[in-house]
Amino acid sequence: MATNVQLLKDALRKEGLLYTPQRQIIWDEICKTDDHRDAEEIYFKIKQGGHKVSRATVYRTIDVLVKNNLVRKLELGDGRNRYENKLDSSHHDHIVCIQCGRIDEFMDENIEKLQDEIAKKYQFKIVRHIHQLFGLCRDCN
Amino acid sequence: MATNVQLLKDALRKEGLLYTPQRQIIWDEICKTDDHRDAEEIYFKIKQGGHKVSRATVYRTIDVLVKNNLVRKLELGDGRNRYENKLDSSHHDHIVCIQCGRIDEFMDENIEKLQDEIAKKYQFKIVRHIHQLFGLCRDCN
DNA sequence: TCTTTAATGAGATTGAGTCTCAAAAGTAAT
DNA sequence: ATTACTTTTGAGACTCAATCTCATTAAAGA
Repeated sequence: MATNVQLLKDALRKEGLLYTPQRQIIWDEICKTDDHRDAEEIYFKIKQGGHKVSRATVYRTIDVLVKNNLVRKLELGDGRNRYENKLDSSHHDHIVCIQCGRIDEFMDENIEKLQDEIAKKYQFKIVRHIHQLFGLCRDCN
Repeated sequence: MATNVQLLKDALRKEGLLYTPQRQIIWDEICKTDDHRDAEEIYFKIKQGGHKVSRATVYRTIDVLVKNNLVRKLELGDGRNRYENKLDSSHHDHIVCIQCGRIDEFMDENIEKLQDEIAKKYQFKIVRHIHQLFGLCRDCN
């Protein structure tokens, strides 16, 4: 947890923002699990934990964390963004069960390379990508 | 255009729905361009064209068209869904400029194959996927 | 034509996310 | 420490895409 404090402090300093209890509480909550939770879930978990942090602060802080690469925003196209901490997970994409909501992670070096080639071909400078497979997991199929 | 009428009629019959003037107007509007437009844009274009179709009907009809594979829903993660007709376009994914909003289409057979392999590895039965590259296009870079 | 069923439209509602602004907390200089 | 200044926070208003409701209208079948 000590490093979590430092990572947050560094990010905030880089942004010219202050280190505050609320921001630490939010970052801690996000680090607690490796789930893919939306902002409301994170907000309510913090509330449940007995802390008083406003919804606005949760959203604002998550934006800072995303911007500084501590958190990854997941857009599954269902109208709400989900977030995962990037503490010890390397780059990966997601494979989602449309039945039970289960989210697995995958990574394929070859696909990454092919993406780079496409970017070159279209003369785009890629800054991020979304790659999600939707279907039925083994249990639901 | 004659085939557009038939395609719609077939889809509606398959769903047990009635063929109505409003549904034809909406489908026609979507077929007019190869753009990636959101529901509001489509709704207003129809209004501009002098037709009276309600917003609710536009949304409802688009859902039917998507479900029946006449229209593809594009989720770019910016809070509104976009739609493109699938009349004469084969499968493709999208490469999006985060500066000017330009959307190009790409398709890579190898990536598709690798996706299938991932699905097999994770024992998922894939029904759809999202693959989007975001970055700066040549003009914006 | 009459009856029944489905579709439409206007506007209310939802829900995630953003914005506002007064109050609170932090920072720096004296 | 006190003051002066800046940033953050929180409560709730607001936005905007999308959905829902339900009375009215249109279509299909007998």
